[in-house]
Amino acid sequence: MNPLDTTEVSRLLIEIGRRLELAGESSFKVRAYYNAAENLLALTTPLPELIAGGKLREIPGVGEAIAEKIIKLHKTGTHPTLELMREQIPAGVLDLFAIPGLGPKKISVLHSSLNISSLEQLEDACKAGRLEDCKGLGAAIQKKILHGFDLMRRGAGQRRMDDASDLLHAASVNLKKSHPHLKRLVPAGGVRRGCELVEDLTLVAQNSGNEIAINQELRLIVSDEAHYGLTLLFGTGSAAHLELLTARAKAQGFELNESSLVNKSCARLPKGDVPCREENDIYAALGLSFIAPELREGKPLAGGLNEIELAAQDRLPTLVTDADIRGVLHSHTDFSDGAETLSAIAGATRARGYAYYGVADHSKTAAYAGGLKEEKVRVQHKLADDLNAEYAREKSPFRIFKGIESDILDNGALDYPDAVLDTFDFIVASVHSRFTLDKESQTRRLINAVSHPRTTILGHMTGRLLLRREGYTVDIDAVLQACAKHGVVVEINANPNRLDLDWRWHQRALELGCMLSINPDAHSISEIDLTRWGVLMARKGAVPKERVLNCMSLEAISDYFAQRKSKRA
DNA sequence: GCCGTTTTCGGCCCGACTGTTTTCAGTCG
Repeated sequence: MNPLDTTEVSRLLIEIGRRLELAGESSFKVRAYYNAAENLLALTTPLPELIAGGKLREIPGVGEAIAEKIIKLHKTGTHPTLELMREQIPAGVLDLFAIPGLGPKKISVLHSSLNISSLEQLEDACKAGRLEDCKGLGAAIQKKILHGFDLMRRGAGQRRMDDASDLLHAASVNLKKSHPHLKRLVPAGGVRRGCELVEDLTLVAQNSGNEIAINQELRLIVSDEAHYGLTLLFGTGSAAHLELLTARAKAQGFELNESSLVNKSCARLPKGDVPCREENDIYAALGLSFIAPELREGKPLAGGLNEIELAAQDRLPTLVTDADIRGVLHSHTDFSDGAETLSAIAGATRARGYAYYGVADHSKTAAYAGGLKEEKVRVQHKLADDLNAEYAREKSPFRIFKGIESDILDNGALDYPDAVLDTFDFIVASVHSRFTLDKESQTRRLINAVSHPRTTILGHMTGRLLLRREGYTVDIDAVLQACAKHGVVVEINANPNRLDLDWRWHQRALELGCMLSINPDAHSISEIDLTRWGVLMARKGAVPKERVLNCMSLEAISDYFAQRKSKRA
């Protein structure tokens, strides 16, 4: 067998952790496995190299016992301890962790008392009311579990964009090997449109041929050279966009469908088949400027006009691109729950060509995430000053900004006294607790937070976790209005679990006058690159770079932070 | 199980919410 890579080993460490939990092991022991698994994922050196060099123990959280397990897991794909645990409890029991509200204790009860070993059996038991009389469970939990199944069903067939994108990428690599004659093989469908949740997995390629279904979910549409643009256009969608486009074609004297664009009566072009080698051939024939895939949703954008109407007037916004992003704001270090030192992650940010790194570790109330007490804030600031001095000596145009992700307390207050808040260059205010406040209280709380003269950015406004948790109930429009009024920047959290604020609200934010900031919320070096998902969202929301805070140059953003600070007084 | 030391054991993430409990346990962020 092939040796396992870090991701696979990490997954097995998590399985061991889960099984230890079910066995009632100490939570500290369990967490040791989860910690090690997470730190393994953050590695940049390949596992075989670390093992060969005897460097496993240098990974934080990896001691003697876990190092031994990593080696065996890597080499053999399993471990005697794991195999022993697998004999005790069937794999289906682990699936129960996916239901919100179910943890190790309740799952143990479900397994031992009700003999439940799979999601299917759990649902049957709930429907039959068998949890009601079970000690430690009850009718309310039974209802909650059924609601959990409901949530899972609603998300069924949907994937987060990063997963869908990875899948298509992997499929492309395989296809290129098995079908070397395929040309111009690209992702289409929801992935190309930058949808935060993707239902269709579609690839488009050029060759003589037709649609190939790779498996039940994955579709490859193959086109000849003359129709590639058309195939890509229809493979990308959305249905609403194509409908509008077809209607426009008809109105202009064309007939448009997925196999041809025919000029029936338009005087601008020769009659008959219109060549469609590129997507733009179709847009151009219909008198439209090119419409970026992210905008193809057939919904009103700026000024109530949809993308087709805007394209017809050549008024499509210029969308922000990855290259426009000049720096990283909102990222964590090992001062709180990040994996890297400030020096390492700032260095990695600099190496990627960015001009600044805004550190924003958790504030003191977020104890579970190692939030910074005042003393640690001072230590971090000294370190940032020293690093900045170093950059200056190297004549490097790179700078660390001193920020904090301040918890928004119950009443909307920030998490430090003003004197401490004043020592930061910028402040990201975020909610991490009390998700279940009623709409009015939650809205008031957020408005209070953005009314604070020291708040710079409002972090992940709704707290949603895609496919896992709805955002909390809050009057988004009212909060955006408050952000506009107080000059608070609205975060587009780029973590693919969040992508919060949702792109459907971006136009409203722009209309009210808000700036947006595309923030990776990185907890490790590799997570700096999550930024691209946020860029994709901003593009989908038709946000231009002029309205993105971290598209500002180092000089401009330094001035911006300084000005915000001076206005407080 | 890891870590750090004031080194070989004791601490490690704490507080709120929910439901089941009748004074607290499990789950979550």
